Amino acid sequence: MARKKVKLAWISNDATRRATYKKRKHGLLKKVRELTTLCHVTACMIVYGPEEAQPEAWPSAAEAAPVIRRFKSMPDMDQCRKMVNQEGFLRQRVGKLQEQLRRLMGDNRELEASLLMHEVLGGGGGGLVDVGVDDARRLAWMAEVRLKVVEERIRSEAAHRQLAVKEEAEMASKEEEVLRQNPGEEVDLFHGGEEIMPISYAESSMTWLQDAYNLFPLN
Amino acid sequence: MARKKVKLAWISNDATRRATYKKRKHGLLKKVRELTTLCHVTACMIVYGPEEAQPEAWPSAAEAAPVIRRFKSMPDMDQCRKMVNQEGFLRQRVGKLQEQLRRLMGDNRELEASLLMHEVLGGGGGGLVDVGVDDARRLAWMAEVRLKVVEERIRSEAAHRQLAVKEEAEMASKEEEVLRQNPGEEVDLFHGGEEIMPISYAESSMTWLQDAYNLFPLN
DNA sequence: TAGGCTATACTTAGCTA
DNA sequence: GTAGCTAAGTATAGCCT
Repeated sequence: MARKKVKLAWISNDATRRATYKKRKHGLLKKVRELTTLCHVTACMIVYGPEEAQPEAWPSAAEAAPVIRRFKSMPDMDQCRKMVNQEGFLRQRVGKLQEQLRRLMGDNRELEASLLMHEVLGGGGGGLVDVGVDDARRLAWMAEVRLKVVEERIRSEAAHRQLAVKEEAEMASKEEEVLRQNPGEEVDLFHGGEEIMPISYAESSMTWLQDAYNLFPLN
Repeated sequence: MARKKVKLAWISNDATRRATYKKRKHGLLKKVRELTTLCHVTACMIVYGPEEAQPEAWPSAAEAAPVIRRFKSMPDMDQCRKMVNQEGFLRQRVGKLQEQLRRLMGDNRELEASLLMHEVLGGGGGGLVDVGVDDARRLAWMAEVRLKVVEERIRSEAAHRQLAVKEEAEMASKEEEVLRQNPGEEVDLFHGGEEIMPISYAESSMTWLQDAYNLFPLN
């Protein structure tokens, strides 16, 4: 809202985006506070920052908690029924997340493969010097930078895993090799069958293990 | 903020206060939406209106629910004292998965961007050398298309989650069907990374933790 | 009570240091 | 990355219908 009308879309520039995030977050907090003050209403806001795993809450995490609790205790809220047993709920959530994770990993792999192919097929890149249009040159440069970032992240990610579990990392790298040789092929090593459990039982910790088995059957 | 500088205090006049509330609430929602769009962050807002017993949530109650759940599942919140028991354990697991998920989503985004650039710049007739105004225009177009695809995917992912809350069992079975039909989507080369969970369990049995550990390996 | 209007107050994008 | 700065966009208080 200044100097230029910004179009409502993802800000690709990293620094700009972070700056904007910070500024607007601040402005938002101020507005929320003003609203609560002016109208004596109870309000809170939760934001999951782009980088942090921790959510930020306003006016403060401590102040937000009661609001959230109140909100969650709405009889109308869909989760109320399930929240009778938090355990079952959480377990379901685990399943969902795992599934999502698997899918995203698949996506990542595909994208990586495509990217790799493009890189290989595109080859040299010597033509860059001759590009006459500034925009194009900038784009090419950006592409390279981004690539570096992603590759680096993937590398460090792999290293991390290697430290964490040696055998697993070994398998992963093997698979990566295989994939590199057969980029079209996809391999599934994981059989995480998920099964939704009935949530009707009362809050009992007796059944959790059984439920666990249902959710994550051992192969 | 107009015609007169309003002092930050409870607005005693009833009509004025309600008008202000309505206007500012609207503005706030807009701002939240902008923030989420511009910076790709997950956010929600909860306001207990002056009159209504029902809270209002943004972007919508349905969309806010997952955010709230996620927030509530923070180990750091008041429920963190339960970290020792199985619930806390599951919560931790959820947190881990969420973190991974977020990172993967970021990777996906970056990969998409890289891929886009490679496709556009490399895909044309003669490679980079021929990049011109038309290519720039093409890039813009492709960028939009890609964006739509990605956004759509994210949206469907979100809708997915919402639905999952409402009809967990139903959705799950459908998903499994889908997955069964497209087994290629389900790829996991990396399931790995172990992490030690807190061993300070006091009251519960010695074995459940072990079992849990076996059943729900943290990554 | 709800909308629409407009002068003003406020927010913030792009820069600079 | 932080911290101002300023111009240019936005939000909105008080009115009016």
